[in-house]
Amino acid sequence: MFEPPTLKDIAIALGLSTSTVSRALRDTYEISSKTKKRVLDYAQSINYQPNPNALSLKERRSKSIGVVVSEVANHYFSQAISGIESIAYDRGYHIIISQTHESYEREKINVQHLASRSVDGLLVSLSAETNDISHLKELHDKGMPIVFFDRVSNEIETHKVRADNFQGAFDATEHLIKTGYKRIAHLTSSPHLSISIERLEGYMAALNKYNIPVHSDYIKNCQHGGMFPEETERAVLDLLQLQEKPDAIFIAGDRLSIGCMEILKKLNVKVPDELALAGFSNSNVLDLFEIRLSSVRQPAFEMGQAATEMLLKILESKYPITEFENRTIATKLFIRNS
Amino acid sequence: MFEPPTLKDIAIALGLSTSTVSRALRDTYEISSKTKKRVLDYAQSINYQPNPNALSLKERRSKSIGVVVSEVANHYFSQAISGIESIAYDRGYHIIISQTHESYEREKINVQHLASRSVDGLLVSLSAETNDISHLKELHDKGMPIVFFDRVSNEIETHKVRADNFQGAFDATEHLIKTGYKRIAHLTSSPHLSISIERLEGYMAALNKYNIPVHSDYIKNCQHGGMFPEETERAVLDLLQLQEKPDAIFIAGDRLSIGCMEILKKLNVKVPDELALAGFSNSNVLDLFEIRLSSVRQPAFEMGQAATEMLLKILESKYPITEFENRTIATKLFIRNS
DNA sequence: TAAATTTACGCAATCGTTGCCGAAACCAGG
DNA sequence: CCTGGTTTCGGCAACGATTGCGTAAATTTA
Repeated sequence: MFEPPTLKDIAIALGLSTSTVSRALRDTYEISSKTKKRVLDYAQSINYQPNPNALSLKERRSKSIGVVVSEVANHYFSQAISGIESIAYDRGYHIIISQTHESYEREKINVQHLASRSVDGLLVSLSAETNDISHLKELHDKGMPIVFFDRVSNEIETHKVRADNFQGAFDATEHLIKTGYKRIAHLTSSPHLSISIERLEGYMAALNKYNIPVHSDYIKNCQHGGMFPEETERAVLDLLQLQEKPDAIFIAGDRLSIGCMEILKKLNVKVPDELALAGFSNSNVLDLFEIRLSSVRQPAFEMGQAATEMLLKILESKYPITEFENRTIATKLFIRNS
Repeated sequence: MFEPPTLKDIAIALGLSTSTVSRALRDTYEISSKTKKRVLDYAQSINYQPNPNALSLKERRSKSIGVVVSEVANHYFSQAISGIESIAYDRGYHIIISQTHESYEREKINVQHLASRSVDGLLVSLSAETNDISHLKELHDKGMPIVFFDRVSNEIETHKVRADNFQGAFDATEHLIKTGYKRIAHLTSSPHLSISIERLEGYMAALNKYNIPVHSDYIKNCQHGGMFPEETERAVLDLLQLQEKPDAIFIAGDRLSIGCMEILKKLNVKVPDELALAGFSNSNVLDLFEIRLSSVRQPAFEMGQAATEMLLKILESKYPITEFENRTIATKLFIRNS
């Protein structure tokens, strides 16, 4: 088995006590420089690394943070995780990732699991199914630091990082309007998610600005955010079968955008002639697509970084935090209409 | 701060000793059923969870496994990680992910970091730059269990999981030949990677079968596996500027395939009329691409699962393993030529 | 040279858990 | 009532690292 060297090994080898070795390594003033050097040299030579479990036990913290996302294999989240990792790594933390697959039950279990793993804090983006966040509230009340990113909740007072969903949605919708479309539908995720609400507002604001009435039949929710293709298909078909068929769709999510394009391709619907599209997506291959999708891109990497910095600020603060930041990061519209 | 209940808390509350409580929870025979019930009920009521750090310290294992991949934001790896997670989670392990970004230095540092984090074992897919694996060998000799997946090394005797790269490459190349292409180039990653070697062999075997000579100018390596767009661009431009220009390229990697398509689009090269393509890719949106890429898809999820099962087999074996498995999983060719 | 002070290090407790040993408390048989 | 054997539980030590406290030895001071 793999048995890394311990303080005791060094102590025995050098004929010292573990306390002396510990203090030498931590550069305490009451150890002679000769002894320090001896210890340091030897520790280096055998590549001594303190046992993290022993440290965690003693310090009552694990130097690890739990990350809760819906799916790793999603462009937005894998980019956000990269951002999270970049900061965490530099600060000596490691991250434990768990996926909810948009399920409320999985989210509850994962959060519980992470807490029992004694992570020092959580970075959470809620699942599409999650409406009740008492599982998080309870943990937060017990003192577990939590920072929300992307899909946030207002029921817990803490740091939050979100994209400028309102503006992004507004920009995309306005772009469709300016290009000449009038009957603009909206395909979105679960209606209680913060991102859905904010994007819906942006969509409506754009319509209002140009005096286009909001048509409730034009707004389609997918409870699982497009996790299941049938869900998206149903919604798109519904839109296509409306009396007054929409001439464009603003899509509020990455998976939904992809799913929608797949269905339109299957149905052989001409984009943008029959139906124009604009949607949120963090895919980096949109330029290669046959269908030209104007996209709103979220600063995923930066959001991950920001959320991690905020969490570390809580974790390493000596006093309880009372002022919480609510950061909004700008999105960017990429126009790809042919 | 967040302070979960401990054995001592239960012991005090119930007027017992911590040892008794511990044994009651672990259902030892020498505790009376009355006491057991009392303890269990109380533990349940306060949602007692054993402290994982204390357990790790005692048991000398952390119930965590380290994963080394080049990039999370890569279809193949994010799918593989999903597979890894699905098994690890069920068996009570959590995973710590680190990215090499195809850098040898990063790989060394990350492996070191994971070892010092006292993971119980490692799942490794080598970086494109890695030629010397002494950092892994050293660790492995000290007793750290390692399982390779995807990009394996023969210098360490352990379990290995790989896709059937030879057959996949053969199939893709043969498909190009059968479609009528004769001057088939090969764009691949770093030449010392196992996947590059095996795919090159498959490519050459297909050419041989149809008596097409292997043209060394047609084989282009990208040392960083397409991490940098310029690298791929250089290679593709070189191919296009050959006297006897190839009429098709077999591409041995996901990022390379994407990168190649981006360049061809930029150069306005018509696919497949001017140049046909076939390549390895695990993207799930290839059907939406303008360029029809016949693709070899690797069973990423299954490979992640298999590798994790093998690692757990080592971790939970009571005796040292002497027989190692070398599993090869079939790839699948998706034909997309128009 | 004796006393005071500084230097340099060791002892032991701590974090939460479990293994091992010992010790009560109980019962049955003689 | 005594002996021997269970049953049931508590105490101690250990995992590896840190740290307050204590104390020899070395040094300085008077």
